[in-house]
Amino acid sequence: MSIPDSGRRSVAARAGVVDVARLAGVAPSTVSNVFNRPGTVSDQLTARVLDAARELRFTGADPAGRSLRKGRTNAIGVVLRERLSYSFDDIAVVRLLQGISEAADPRQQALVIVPSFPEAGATAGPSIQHVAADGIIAYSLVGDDPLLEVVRRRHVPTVLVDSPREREAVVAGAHFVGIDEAGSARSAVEHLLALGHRHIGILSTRLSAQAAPGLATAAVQDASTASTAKGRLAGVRQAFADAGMKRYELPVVQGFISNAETGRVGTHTLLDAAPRTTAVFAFSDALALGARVAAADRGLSVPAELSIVGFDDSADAAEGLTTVHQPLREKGRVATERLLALVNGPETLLDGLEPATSIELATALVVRGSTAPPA
Amino acid sequence: MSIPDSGRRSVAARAGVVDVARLAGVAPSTVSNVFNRPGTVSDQLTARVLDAARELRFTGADPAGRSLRKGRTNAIGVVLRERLSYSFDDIAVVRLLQGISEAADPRQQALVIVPSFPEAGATAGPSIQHVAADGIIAYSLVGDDPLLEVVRRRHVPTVLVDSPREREAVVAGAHFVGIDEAGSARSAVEHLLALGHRHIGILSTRLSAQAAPGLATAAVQDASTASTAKGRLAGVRQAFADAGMKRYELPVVQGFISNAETGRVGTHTLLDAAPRTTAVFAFSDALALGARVAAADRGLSVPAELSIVGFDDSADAAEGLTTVHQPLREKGRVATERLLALVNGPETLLDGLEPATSIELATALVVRGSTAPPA
DNA sequence: GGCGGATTTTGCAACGTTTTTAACGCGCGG
DNA sequence: CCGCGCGTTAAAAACGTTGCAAAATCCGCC
Repeated sequence: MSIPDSGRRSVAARAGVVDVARLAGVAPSTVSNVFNRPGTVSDQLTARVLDAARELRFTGADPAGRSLRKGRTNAIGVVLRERLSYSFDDIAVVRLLQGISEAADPRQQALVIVPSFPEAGATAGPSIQHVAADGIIAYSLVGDDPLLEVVRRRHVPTVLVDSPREREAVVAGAHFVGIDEAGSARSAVEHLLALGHRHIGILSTRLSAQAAPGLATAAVQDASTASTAKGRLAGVRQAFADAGMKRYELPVVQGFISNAETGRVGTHTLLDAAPRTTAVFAFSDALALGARVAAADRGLSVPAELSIVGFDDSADAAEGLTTVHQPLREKGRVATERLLALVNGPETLLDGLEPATSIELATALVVRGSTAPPA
Repeated sequence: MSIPDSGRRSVAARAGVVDVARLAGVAPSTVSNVFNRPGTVSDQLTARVLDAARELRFTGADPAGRSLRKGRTNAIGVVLRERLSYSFDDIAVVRLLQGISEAADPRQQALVIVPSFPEAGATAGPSIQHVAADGIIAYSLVGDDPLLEVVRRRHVPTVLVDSPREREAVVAGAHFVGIDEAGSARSAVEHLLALGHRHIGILSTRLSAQAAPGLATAAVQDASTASTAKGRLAGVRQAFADAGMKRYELPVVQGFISNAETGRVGTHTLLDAAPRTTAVFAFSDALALGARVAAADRGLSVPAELSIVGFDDSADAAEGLTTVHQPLREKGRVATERLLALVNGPETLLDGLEPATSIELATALVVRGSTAPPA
């Protein structure tokens, strides 16, 4: 004769279907029907239920109970690599989110953006594991990112964007959306080589989960686990190789946050380390913008004394910038559509037997005013 | 003797605590303890449970069941006024989100961004009502926005950002974070008046939920329900009144999406309607940027022939722009902190008895190069 | 008046978890 | 030798909802 449970918020407990049902003198399932299947319940009873609901200030089923019962959340999780406050600074991330919402909006799917702490490996897990979502879109997780393992563990339909394809198998049944990193980087470098540049520096994004920012030795470059940077570096080397410059030692600086400041600092590091550099290839427009600022710092005119190539073609940043256009927004849209198909489709197998699909979107080099033959 | 329920995903059902418990030969509660309260279970049993969990690929409690039981979601909902894909285009929204995540990240709170369709009133409800969140931050909802009513109905801790203070009472116990709209707008107009401008046009954001974009008659201006625009217009009129220009008929153009294109088009509308205009006061930097473009379209030099004042002081957009600085990021942070305090605090009363708090952040006019005395 | 069929309503069970309380085994002091 | 307390584990009771099948009701009609 005791009330066993009381560890929860007890003040003014919210009314539920059963409370409404009791007040209206009907069965709980009837209340449920009134709210979820208009038409199935007679008008008279509907009115009575609605009255009771109003009185108790009940306006719809509790999300927790509902999703427990239905096995559906109507939300898709988005996992980003850096902490959220940094991520929103990255125009590319914002464009992607825009694409994601373009597809999620009309289907009334909410977006759950999950915080992640690249620094605090172990702690990162919980939030992504406890978050309610029907599927997950993971953006640009490097191959050895512990987060990838956590995502994998959720055993939920997953689409990887800009992530290591080799590891697809690891994330059981995960699907992939991205671009031809190597190919697009190659075209950019070919452009620079064609102009006559022979000393090209790279302003890269993160190379691996544990790497430190700054100049990256050849060893670090080779150990790259970030498909984006890794693929692009491969493309760059390919271009050099094709041009007969097999043993060119590529100066690479990596920065973690894709913004102008990181690009500025990185460019200085780069130019200090490799003073003969005449062209910089940045792996994002934001970084390229920083390179422009660094050039100004040093009194170098662009493109006469320093050529700059960006990546992304993100509208506002890309003014006058030679860059590699990639469909960021579309990438988000496609990924989301794929994910929703996965979530809704009857063919959703959670045991990893489903063949992973891989979608590759087109890129294009856009030559504007920031590149010219070297002085 | 029948299996009544089978309407759910049945393929390869995921293992739960009970399955693990059965395999390990322990009680479900023990499994729960192993995962949630390290230390309470003996090492021997812990190992056995962990083995069983690994075998069944169980990696943690199902979020739905967990939040049903705990009454906690560890997610905070964010409701925006426009559809998501537009919202991400708005630098001010992104800044706000950045601030929100600054506060949410460290507490491992996920962000649930809820889609809303301003156009399709009724349809908007469901997603916000079904989304799992412990509290809600609503940004810049106009006073007559049906969404506000839906938010109210959730009976969940709520913080309103940049929303109609008069309606606070409506959202039971909702709290408020914003700026002194009237005061800051007044200071901007006083600046223009001091420079000698007498014909000032306004490039406003949305005035009410149903309003149509374009030139707003005095009646429409008066009927404004958007606290932001309404407050600022009041401030503008106040400035005119203080300058003894009591009966100045204010030309106002409203645009819904805060971006350069909207600003450009709006400025043309404004200048067509009021050709004597010598200064434009835009309610966002993005709009102001568009005004600049429009000026260029018409061959008007800024600031010599047209002065422009923006609002927000959003870094990249605001280069050389005279604008009203407001702490967007901090606004998000403060709102989130307030919300989390509300959610966690023991004083959380859901019946609206709690006194609503109202936090007002400081703004400042920043004079740069886009304003000058009229020609 | 009763009966088949169509329409409404209800009862039941289960979704997966966690918390509280009780039970159990065991060593130790009285 | 008994009882008490301590440290672990088990049992049971919710959390709030919805789908299904069965039951109840209604209707027209023979």
